[in-house]
Amino acid sequence: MKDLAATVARRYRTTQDMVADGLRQGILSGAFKSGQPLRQEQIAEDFGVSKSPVREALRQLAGEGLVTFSPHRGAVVSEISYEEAREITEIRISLESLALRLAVPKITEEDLEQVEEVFRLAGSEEDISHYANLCWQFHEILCAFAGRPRLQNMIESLHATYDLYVRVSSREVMRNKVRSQRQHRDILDACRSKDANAAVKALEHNIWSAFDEILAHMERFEDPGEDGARKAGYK
Amino acid sequence: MKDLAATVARRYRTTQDMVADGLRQGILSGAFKSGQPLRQEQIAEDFGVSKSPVREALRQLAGEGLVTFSPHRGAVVSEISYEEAREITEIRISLESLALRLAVPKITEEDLEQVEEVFRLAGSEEDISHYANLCWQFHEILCAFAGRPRLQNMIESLHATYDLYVRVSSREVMRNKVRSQRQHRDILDACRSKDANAAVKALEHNIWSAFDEILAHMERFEDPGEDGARKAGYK
DNA sequence: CTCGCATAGATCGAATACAATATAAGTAAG
DNA sequence: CTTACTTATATTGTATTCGATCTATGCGAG
Repeated sequence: MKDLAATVARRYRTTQDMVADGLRQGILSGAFKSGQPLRQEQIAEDFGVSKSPVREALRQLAGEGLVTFSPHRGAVVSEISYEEAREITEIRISLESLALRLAVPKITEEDLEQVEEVFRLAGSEEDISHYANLCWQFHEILCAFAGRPRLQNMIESLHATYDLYVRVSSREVMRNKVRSQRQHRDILDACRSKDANAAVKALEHNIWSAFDEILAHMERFEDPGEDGARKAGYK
Repeated sequence: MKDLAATVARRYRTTQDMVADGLRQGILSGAFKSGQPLRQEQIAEDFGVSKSPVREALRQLAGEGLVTFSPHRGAVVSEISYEEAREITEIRISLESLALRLAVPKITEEDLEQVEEVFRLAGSEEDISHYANLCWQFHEILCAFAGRPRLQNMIESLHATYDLYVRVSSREVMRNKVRSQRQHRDILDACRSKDANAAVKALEHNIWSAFDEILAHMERFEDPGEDGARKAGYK
């Protein structure tokens, strides 16, 4: 009996890591909605642990930008406004461009084949969330070839925060699948011909397109120019 | 009597914020050296608090990259290897360039005057750490004009981590003060003439120079090519 | 003499208990 | 009827206690 509990615990080196991973998954999967308060006691009970590791897990997620702390009011799933989504897009482009520039000279044909495989899988994937995952893997793998762990972390962290939005516009993602795939094709081709400038240009196009899709989705529900800005923004 | 204690506490909204700020200052000022273990109980005693807020403060600093956690081994002040310093430099350039590009079109003459003031102060500053501070303020203020809070945070966080290194090479910083100031002059001039490309180019030069100074300092103590890499790097 | 193992001390991590703060409901005055 | 204040409750934040893991010292076998 105790062994079973120990086994589950053993899969993570500490309890807080387990809780952090669980919460991260919950947030990114949409089980917790944006702006939703995360009650420490409730979470502790759900995971069958005490509040201490929960609090520290939340702190960790706060560092990743997924949740936001307010003194004596606890943590809520981060909400991002239009301005923040744009800002994250700008930063992502900047960092992924850097990664791609560093990666292109190093990249080998085997490396590219690995990305091509993901590209092919994405091409024949019809499920929305699976496709989004493969899209992200495409970027992730490419960035990894840069061999810059800290940069990689930052990009992944930004992507995770960004995903809080992407999820709501998954329909748009599928609608624009053809365009998205063509852009990825452009990136791959540029990488293969070792043309870093072209690759970065294609990447910028790709990421901005994704943002435009989200924007289109948002505008369907609220006008960012008017009270939507107040609504989408916080404070 | 109780009011006094309350007043001290009141300056911070929560205890962990106070501890986090205190530790951050301690780390950046060099009171805690790189690689030094941060004993929770000792810190708690020093601050006159319990371990709980200390642990959460450390978690927060971990999110900022200033300390590193290892399961059941606690937190140590982050060490950065040559590779990481270079990586941070690359990322800083990328992000500060983005900020500068966004700032240039918005920047007003009054804004520039504000930076000029810092520039002048730096010119007549002889104290090493004060000069380093003013240098950083120069960059910080310029980036702020971009009006991108998240970007600003990331840049500040990177700078803080970077400072763990810059400190050791402050002599080099002073030695190259003339060059540094000239580069800052270039940046300012480019901003004034609204030439974003030139400003970014000057900025890149400036940040890479700073890295070269550190590199020169490091090479005086260890050869990064040989066992120094093993020594400086980890894992 | 070296290597491996066992045991003890120190330190971290988690659970529990307690105090401080914010939110909301309810009441009384204007 | 509205508004301001009081009070009750829920929730966070901090302290304390307990248990688990790591590190170092010492002992014995090879």
